[in-house]
Amino acid sequence: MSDVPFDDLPPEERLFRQRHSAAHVLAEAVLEMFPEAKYAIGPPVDNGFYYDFDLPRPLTPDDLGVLEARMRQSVERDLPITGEQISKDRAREVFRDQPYKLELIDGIEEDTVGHFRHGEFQDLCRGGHTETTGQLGAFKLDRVAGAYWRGDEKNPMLQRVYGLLFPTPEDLAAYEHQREEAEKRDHRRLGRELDLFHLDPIAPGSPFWHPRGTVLYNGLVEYIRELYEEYGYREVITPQVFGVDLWKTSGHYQNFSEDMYLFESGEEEMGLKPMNCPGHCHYFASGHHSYRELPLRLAEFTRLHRNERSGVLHGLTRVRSFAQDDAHIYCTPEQFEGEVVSNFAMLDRVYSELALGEPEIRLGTRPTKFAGNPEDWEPMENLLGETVVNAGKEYTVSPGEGAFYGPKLEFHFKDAIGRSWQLGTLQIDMAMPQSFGLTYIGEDGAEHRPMMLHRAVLGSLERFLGVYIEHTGGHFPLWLSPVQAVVIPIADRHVDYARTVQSQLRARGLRIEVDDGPDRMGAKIRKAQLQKTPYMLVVGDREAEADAAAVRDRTGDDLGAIPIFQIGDRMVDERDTRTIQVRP
RNA sequence: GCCCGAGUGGCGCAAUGGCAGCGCAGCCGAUUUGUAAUCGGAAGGUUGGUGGGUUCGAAUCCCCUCUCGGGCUCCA
Repeated sequence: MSDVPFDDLPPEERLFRQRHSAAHVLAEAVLEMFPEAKYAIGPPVDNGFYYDFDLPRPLTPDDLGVLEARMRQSVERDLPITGEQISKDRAREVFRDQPYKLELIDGIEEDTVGHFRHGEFQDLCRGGHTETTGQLGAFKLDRVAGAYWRGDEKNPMLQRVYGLLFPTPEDLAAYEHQREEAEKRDHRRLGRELDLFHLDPIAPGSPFWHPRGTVLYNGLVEYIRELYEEYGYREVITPQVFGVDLWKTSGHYQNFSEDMYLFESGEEEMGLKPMNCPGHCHYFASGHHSYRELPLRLAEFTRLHRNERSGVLHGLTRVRSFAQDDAHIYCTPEQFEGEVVSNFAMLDRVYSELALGEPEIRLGTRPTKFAGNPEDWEPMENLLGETVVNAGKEYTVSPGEGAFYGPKLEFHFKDAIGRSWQLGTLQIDMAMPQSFGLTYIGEDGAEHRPMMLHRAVLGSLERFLGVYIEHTGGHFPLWLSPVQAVVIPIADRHVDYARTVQSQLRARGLRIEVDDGPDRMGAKIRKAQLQKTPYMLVVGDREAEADAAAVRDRTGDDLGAIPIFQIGDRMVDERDTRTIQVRP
């Protein structure tokens, strides 16, 4: 369709077209295999393409091989791909046996629709294709999954066939290799290998944090606590179990009771708290507040429980039992914008200090079901957007994705295999101050309604650690490393000295272990390497003589023999400057 | 919750209707070692379920159920 020859197009455009055309060729193969198949939509994606089908039976891995072979035949024939605009009536005739296509045609505003074909195959399509089926590049059918028609769970579930497609076989192989490497950083795998946590069918979605993982967990909490000191937050602990009236007041009961752990206690309906905001609002409402106390920044790390639907659970990144670095800010209208800006800066700072890279920032706007007055939402949405832009960052708008009580910013980061997870969030509350009847006494002696912000920096500690473990590949910065150094005695006669080294360094507040097992030194080094321990302190006769240790770091560098007090100095310095993590 | 797939010692795997096996880890013993795996030995599972069925016989086939994996949907 384009006047520019395919080979002269920019590479991204070529790849986009190859992926799009491959989806057509896949649909062609599926229709050959199942003449009664109904086909839905088939767009290009990041690593290839997919196509959704309604088929008489589930596809098997063997089917994928057969389909792929048929696709290659179509490539071999090098058929021209042609397209034209046709009338909707004509399209309805062409696709008379294809209910999904007919539904798509009904949804198109224009008078005509795109119609593309190659060989016997035809599709409803707005275009963007290679010139022929011979130009597809290197592809491979990847997997089959379920997907609802039009992404709505009330609709039938279709079978989605995913394919990988890259310009050359080398690019495809490189992608597959990179994906295998990424799987080695999967937090579920590293959680086991590094003895950080495990998940058990006895408590689905509720991690058991092992001693080493708990060091990581607590390390992050302490880090955030230090920031709270600096930013003027006050930490509180509120109940785990509340009467449901609390959530009826906040509106959560009406919106989320399906996903709450609720139970009868005597005559009363009670529940495990799924979030902290209602508790904080209740606390605020329980006393009188002067404008002099504001902004009041309430923080809480206690445990939350949400009965997430079984199919959504995923390692640490989607759990039922978790804690957040959660906080709510109550302030005067005059203070409000300053609080938004300051919190945005705090989030930005933490991500930078943890070397997480730039998040994808999304602005969630007013949803279909919402609290408050519609006209109040827009200025608040604008405030959030301006805050991002003024900080020199970018955001995308997610229409209707705000919380029911207000618009929000979401900070998304990718895991090892490229799935995106929301960590931090900054939310404006248009509802709870009113629903809880919150007031403070202003300078004028009259009662006023405070404004309210919700925010979490790491988000859920569990999810954060899931993403962070993958981001670091388990090579944690020294300040978070569960074991900061392991002392390796060369022979049994050096164990006593190794313990001396351990206690000297422990006295500096460092986490030090001694490997006094029966292994040879080489095996102990290997073990420590596999555990990604930052430092290995080898001690033998020479070191014992010199009050020193031979230092090896986890990159394998031999730093030579260093006096113990110097090792302590260096490690304490590295810990306290929170040096950025070592790359895997 | 929905679709597809998978569950075998702590971990990674084998056994495809006919005696549940291997490697690593762990344990015991020997070895005392200079920067990524010392040698030997013994032990460990009624195969997710004190589920149901088919069969002379089930890890293997069927049903139920639970959990996990890949997606979809949802996410205060």
